[in-house]
Amino acid sequence: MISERQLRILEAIISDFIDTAQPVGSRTISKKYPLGVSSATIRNEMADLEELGYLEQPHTSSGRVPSDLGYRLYVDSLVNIHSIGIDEKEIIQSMLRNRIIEASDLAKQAAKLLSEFTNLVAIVTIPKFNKCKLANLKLIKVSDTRVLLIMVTDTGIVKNIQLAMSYTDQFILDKVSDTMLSFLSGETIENIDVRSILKLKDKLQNLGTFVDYLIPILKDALKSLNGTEQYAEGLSHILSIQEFADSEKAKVIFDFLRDAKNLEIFLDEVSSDQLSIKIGSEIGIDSLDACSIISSTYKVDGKSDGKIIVLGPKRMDYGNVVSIVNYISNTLSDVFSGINL
Amino acid sequence: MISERQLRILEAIISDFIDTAQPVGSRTISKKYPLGVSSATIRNEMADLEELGYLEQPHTSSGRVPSDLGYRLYVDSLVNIHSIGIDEKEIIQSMLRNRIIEASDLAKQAAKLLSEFTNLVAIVTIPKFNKCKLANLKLIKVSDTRVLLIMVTDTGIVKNIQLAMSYTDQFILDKVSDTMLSFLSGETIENIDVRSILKLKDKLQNLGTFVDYLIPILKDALKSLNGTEQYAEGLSHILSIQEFADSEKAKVIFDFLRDAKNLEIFLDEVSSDQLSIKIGSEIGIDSLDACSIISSTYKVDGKSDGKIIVLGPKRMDYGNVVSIVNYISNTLSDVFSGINL
DNA sequence: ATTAGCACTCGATTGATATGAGTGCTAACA
DNA sequence: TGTTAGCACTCATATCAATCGAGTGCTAAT
Repeated sequence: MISERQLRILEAIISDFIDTAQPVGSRTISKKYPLGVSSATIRNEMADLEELGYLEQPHTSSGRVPSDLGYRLYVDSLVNIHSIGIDEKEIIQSMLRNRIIEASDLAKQAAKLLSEFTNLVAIVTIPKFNKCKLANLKLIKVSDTRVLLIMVTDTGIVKNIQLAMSYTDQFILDKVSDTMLSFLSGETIENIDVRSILKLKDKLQNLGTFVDYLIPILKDALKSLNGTEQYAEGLSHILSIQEFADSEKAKVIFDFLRDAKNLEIFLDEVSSDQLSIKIGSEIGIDSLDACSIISSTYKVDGKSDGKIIVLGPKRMDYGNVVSIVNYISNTLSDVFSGINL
Repeated sequence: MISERQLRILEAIISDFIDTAQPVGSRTISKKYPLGVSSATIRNEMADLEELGYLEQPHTSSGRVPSDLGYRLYVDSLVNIHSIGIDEKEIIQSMLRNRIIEASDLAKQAAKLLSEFTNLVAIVTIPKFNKCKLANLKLIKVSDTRVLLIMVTDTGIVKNIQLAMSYTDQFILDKVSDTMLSFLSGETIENIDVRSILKLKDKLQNLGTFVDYLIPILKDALKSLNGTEQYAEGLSHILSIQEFADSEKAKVIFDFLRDAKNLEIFLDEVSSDQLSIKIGSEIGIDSLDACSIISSTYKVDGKSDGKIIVLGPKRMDYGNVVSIVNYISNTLSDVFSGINL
C-alpha cells in the first residue's frame, strides 16, 4: 500500500515543512536527506503520495505540503516522542509541587508552564471538585451580608465559595461549620446532598431558624461546583506563528478562545483519552482548521478529571509537545491526588 | 498665539483622523466640516499649525496627522467628556457591586468591563491590602504541611495566604486565630508588625512552642502583602486596532505587557493623579510610542490606592474612555471602601 | 526501476507608467 | 488684508507586462 521508501520521503517532507513552513520540492529532499535517490525518483513518489492523499500541492509547480492525512500518518507512526529533559522536569516539579495550594492557581501555573515550554497556546481545566473528599470546612464572616465558605479536600485543594447571607455571626458560623465538618468529613463533595445537609438541623436544634435559612443557600453553593473552570495561557504566542502572522487569522483564533461558550463546547469535544492528537479538520471546528490540538486528561485519585490542551498550528513539533503534555499531565495527576503532600 | 479658527480646524482634523485613521487633507475638512472657508484657506492654516508643532505630514503631498502636541491640545481643551449612559452605569454597578468578594476577582472584573466598554487594553491593580483594617482572620488546615491564612478587611475584601507548616492541628489553629483576631481586629494590616504578633505569646502561654514556631512564618506571610498585583484584560483588542494590524507591532505591545517586570516599572511611571492622560512620547517608553494611556487612581477609605489603566492607540476616543475610566474608578473606590456592604 | 533532460506552469519579483490625493505658491479678488 | 481660484509639483499607491526561477510532469536513455 505505502512503501518503506514512500514513508521515508513523507517523513522528510513533513520534517522539512515543519522546519521551514515552505512547500517542499523534490530537489530539496534529495539534497538535504540521505535517501540515496535522485530528485526525479522523489518526484515520482511525491506524485504517488499526493494521489494517496498524504500530500497536497498549493498550486501546480509548487512544492508539496502535508495534508491532514499526511500529518496523521506522521504522528501515528513516524514521530518519535523523546522524553523531556531533566532540567525541564525539575522546573515543572518545582513550579507545581510547592507553593501552590488553590486549584485555580495550580491550573493557571500548569497552563503557563505548558505554553512556555511549547511556545503555543495552552489551556488547563480544573478537575471537577465535587468528586473529591472533604477534609476541612469553614464559614467565615466577610461582611454583614456575606460569608465565605471554604472547603479543603483531602488532597489539599482549596475552594472558596461566597454566600450571600444577611445573618452573619462568626460565633454561630464557627459552630455550624464545625458541626458540618464533623459529619461531612471524608464524604465526597458530590455526595453532600440535601439529605446530608439536613442532618445539620438535628445536630443543631437550638439554631433551627438559622439552619433553615442556611440550607437553601448551601444547596445553591454546592450546585455551583459543577462548572468547569479553565485557564488559557500563551495566547500571545499565536502572533509569533507564521501561519497566523496575518492578524486577521490571529484574531479568528483569539476570538474563538475568548468566547467562553465556544471554549465550553470545545472542551467537551476534546477527547478524554489519556492522550489525543487532533489535526486540522479532525478537530471539527471551522475556525481551527489550520490548527492541531494535543490534549490529555489527568485523574485525581483515579476518578475525577481535568483536561490539558495545547493548541498550535498543524506544523508543530508533535514529539516535543506530546512529551511535555504527558509529563505535566502526570505531574498534575499526582499533585491533585495529593501525592506530594 | 493660536487663533479660534485654527483651533476649530485642528479639532476637525483630529476628529476626522480618529474616525478614519487616514491623513486628512484640506479638501476633506472644507467639505465635511462647516467652517465656511475654502480648502485653500485651510491649507494655509494647516501649514501654520504644522509650523506650530500641532500637525505632522507623513510625507510631502499627503494630508496631515496630529502630532503628540496636537493630541495634547485636543485632549486639554477640545475633547468633551460626556458622562456615560445609564445602561453602562447599570451594567458596571451590577457587575462590581454583587457577587464578587475577593480583591483579585474584583480587579479582574473591573479590567474586563473597562476593556469591553473601550475595546482597548485595560489593566487594574489591587490596592495595597496592608493599609486596610483587619476584620476577620482564620487559620485553616489544608494538609499536614500547609495552612491557609485567611484575612478579611473591614471593607469586605478577602485575602488568602498559604503558610508552610509542619505542625497543623485545626483545634490549635482555631485557638490561635481566635486569639490573634481578638487583639488585631481593627488594626490596619501594615501595623501588624512583629511586636503586635508577639502578644500572641503572652495570651497563649500554654502554646508557647507552637507560637514560637508560627511567628516567623506569619512575619514572612505579612511581608508578601506588599507586592502589587495587576490584572490585564482585552489584549486581543490590540489585533483589531489598525495601528497595530501588523502583527510585528502588535507583538511589541504584547511582549511589553506580558513581561511583569516592564509592567511593574510601567505602573510606577503611571501618574497617581486622579486622572492622567499620557500621549505617545509622553509615556516615556519607546515601545509604547504609538499609544496613549489613560489612567486613574482609586482610593480605599481615602488612603491606600489601586490603579486603573487603559492603553490604546493615540487615535482613541478620549472623551469616551475618560468617562468610563472615571466611572469605574469611582465605583471601585466605593466597593473597596465597603460602601456597598 | 532509476535518472537525466527538457518543456511547461505559475507565483513572485521587478520595473516602468499612470493615477490621484494633496500640497505650496502665486495672482486675482472682495 | 484676508480669502480664494488655479496650477505646477510631489509622492505613495495601483497597474501591468516582462522576467525569473523553483518546481513539476513526462519522455527517453541507462
